[in-house]
Parts: sequence; C-alpha cells; structure tokens
Amino acid sequence: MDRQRVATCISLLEEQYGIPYPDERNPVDLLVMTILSQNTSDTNSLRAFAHLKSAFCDYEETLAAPVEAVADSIRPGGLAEIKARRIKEALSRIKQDAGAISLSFLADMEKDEAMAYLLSLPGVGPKTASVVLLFAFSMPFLPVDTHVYRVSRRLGLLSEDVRPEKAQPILERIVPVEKYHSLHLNLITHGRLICRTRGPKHEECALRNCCGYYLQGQKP
DNA sequence: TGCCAGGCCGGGT
DNA sequence: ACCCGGCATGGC
Repeated sequence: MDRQRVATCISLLEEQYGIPYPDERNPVDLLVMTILSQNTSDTNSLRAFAHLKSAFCDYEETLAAPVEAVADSIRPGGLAEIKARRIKEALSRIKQDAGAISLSFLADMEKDEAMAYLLSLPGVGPKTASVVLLFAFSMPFLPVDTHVYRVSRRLGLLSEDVRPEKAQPILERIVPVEKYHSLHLNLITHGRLICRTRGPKHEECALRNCCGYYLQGQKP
C-alpha cells in the first residue's frame, strides 16, 4: 500500500481535527485505564476508573483489597469481575518483578523486550501494551483497535483480506513513526462516527467529508 | 428495543 | 493458524 495515500489521510485528519496531543500519564494509570477500556465504551470506562481511584488511595491498597471490593469499585464499567481480577494480578506481578508498583523500568528496555513483558501480564494484549508503550514511553507501536482497523480498511490503508491481528505491523510499516499518536488518536476519537459499514447517519459525517473521494473508490 | 463499546482469554477445530 | 463464546454495564 502506498505511503502517499497514508500521508494524505493523516494530513486530512489533522486538517479537520487538529493534531491531538495525549496528556501525560503515569504508566500504571495508563495500563489500568486501558484494561478498563477493553470492549467498553469510554463513558463507562472513565467512570469506572474514577471510581477505582476514589475507592483506594493508591495501588498498594488496591492490591491489598479483596477482588470483590475492586470489582465493586469498577462495576459501572461492565466486565467488572474479570477486570478486577486482571488488574489485581497485573499489579501483583509488577510489584513482584519491579519491587514496587511502577513500570518505569520499561524505559530502560528495548522496545520488543518491553512489549514482551507487558504481554506476559494477565489481561494485557497487543492493543493495551501498545497504548502503554506509545503514550507513556514514546515507543514506536501503533495500537490497533476496532476503530483503527475498521476505518483503515475503509480508507484503503489495509486491504480487505487483512485480519485484525495482522493489521498492526502493516500499519506500523506504512505510517511514519512521528504520526502514530496523531493517527491513532484521531481515528479512535472520531473513528466511531466515521466510515461505518452500516448506519446511514454515520456515512454523512466527518471523515467521509474529508476523505470522501477515497471512499468513492477513486485512487489518488 | 437491541446493539454496541478503544479486547482478551481459554477452549476448540 | 483460525474461529468462537464469554464477559456485563450504560448510552443511543
């Protein structure tokens, strides 16, 4: 797939939506928040994260608490039992491996080593690990979620036969590293509204307007 | 009202 | 490798 098409999509998105800058967050917060966001709407996951933070004064306390208490604190997010267990197990592993509930040691690792470590944590898959490594450590990973996958295919950045688990390395190859933040955030922030395969109102909005000629099948 | 949400895991073929 | 069900609350 040609880089020109990618570059055009990125700059059209930036023109329309601006260049997003992620707010700085501590890596453990980011990890926990991303676990809470898995297959969950942002309103629900943000609410769950706020509840969790107010229920415990720090992660040591979260770790010491019974799973049911953690689950109760994140109930509004959905999938509470599973996520509570995963969060506690992840915190426990981190403390055991790092001697404290901190992920700052990842900064000293090679990117692939850091990725392998995060993937070894329960409840952490490629998407979650990539979010942490990109946004907390500026490592060159491009998180691929349902929106990024779906919209990338609709824009022709990925061919139709590419399966979700194959999408990330392909996108990482054709997207310039310095645009990972920008593309990811614009696609997930606005991606739910654009280029949906069904739902007529979605076809009328943003990205269709700004990248409309791609969707009409014209090759630039 | 039903469908979906910024996945991941464990089990099957 | 690939496919699939389960998880579960709130919003539109």
